[in-house]
Amino acid sequence: MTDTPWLDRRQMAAWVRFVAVLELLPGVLDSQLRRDSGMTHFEYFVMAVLSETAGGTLRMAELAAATNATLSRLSHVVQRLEGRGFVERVPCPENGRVTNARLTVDGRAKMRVAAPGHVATVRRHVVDVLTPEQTEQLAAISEAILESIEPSGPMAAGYRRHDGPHGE
Amino acid sequence: MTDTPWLDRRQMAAWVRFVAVLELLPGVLDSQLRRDSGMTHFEYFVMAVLSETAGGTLRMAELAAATNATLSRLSHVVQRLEGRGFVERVPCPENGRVTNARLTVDGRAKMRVAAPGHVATVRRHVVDVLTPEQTEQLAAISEAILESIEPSGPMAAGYRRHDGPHGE
DNA sequence: TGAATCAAGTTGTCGCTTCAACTTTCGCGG
DNA sequence: CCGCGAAAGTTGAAGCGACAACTTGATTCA
Repeated sequence: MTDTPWLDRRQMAAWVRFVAVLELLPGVLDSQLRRDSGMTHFEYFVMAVLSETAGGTLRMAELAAATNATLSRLSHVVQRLEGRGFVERVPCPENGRVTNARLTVDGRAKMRVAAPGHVATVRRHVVDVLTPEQTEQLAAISEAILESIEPSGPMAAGYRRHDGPHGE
Repeated sequence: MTDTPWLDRRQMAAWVRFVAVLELLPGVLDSQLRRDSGMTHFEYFVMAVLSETAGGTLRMAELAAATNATLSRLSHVVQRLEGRGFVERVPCPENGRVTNARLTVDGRAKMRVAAPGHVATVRRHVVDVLTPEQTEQLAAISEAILESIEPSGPMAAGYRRHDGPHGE
């Protein structure tokens, strides 16, 4: 740690290109969704996660873990989504300190309309420009990076290998 | 485009993991630099690009292209960096509408202090968790993604094949 | 030469994220 | 049971980036 070797030429080249992706890709996703559906990619992702759960409901903490967000960020976002009628917040009756976020009918409809354009964007800029092998490689690379991040990340792990603390 | 196929299971898995990286990694980079050096990753990157040019000087538009930023964003950032004494803005005498950004002595010193910790972070979370082959793969994947983005991106390409900074 | 056009930057505003502080609720040991 | 600490959320302030409007200087061309 006290003496970290510099990056060699190949490592540096890869890193610089990767940083460019980190910088540009989120903006591309946001632009498309904002333009076509009036929402950010993060908002879309939050609603997408909800839409895949039974009942379209998830506790805030679990939703935060699933979307890689802090509870604070999620709280603000859900507040905005609630204002637009796409999500509603329901205090859990059994446990006084948990809040359930639930996708509304309007929210589900919104997702049906927004999804095709978003998927097309993901295809155009990522999936379709990679070979099947590269897609596998990207998954493995992402996994390796996440493994080094998440234990100390904004959310302690424990979600990824979901043994289902919340029932299916 | 009117009928885009959904992502299959493997594509979806890869995308979800990659989105997590997109969401978490920038925060990790920012946190370390903010904590140890009081600057953001983007500020660091701007100064790093400057430090690698002869004279530590670059026109705003070129600096924007090299850092994948809009001119607007760069303008704000350089303004802040100037306020802290790390960069100075020098109007170009030959061309009245260009502004040159130059790294100051303080800025260079700042980079010398900040670099090791940043490199260590990049290693810990990216370079050192990948095999050499994966590093090459990441470079190729990034390149493919960028190629699909940059032509229509915030900055038209044309920088990457740099014929020399002050070429005209 | 002079109007139109484009390029290079800057600036102000707004929205989103972060950070820190705070509230409320649950669980646990004494 | 009582008190204390951790868990779950919420909130307000501050900072950064996106966007649009604007200024100013260079080009073009009729």
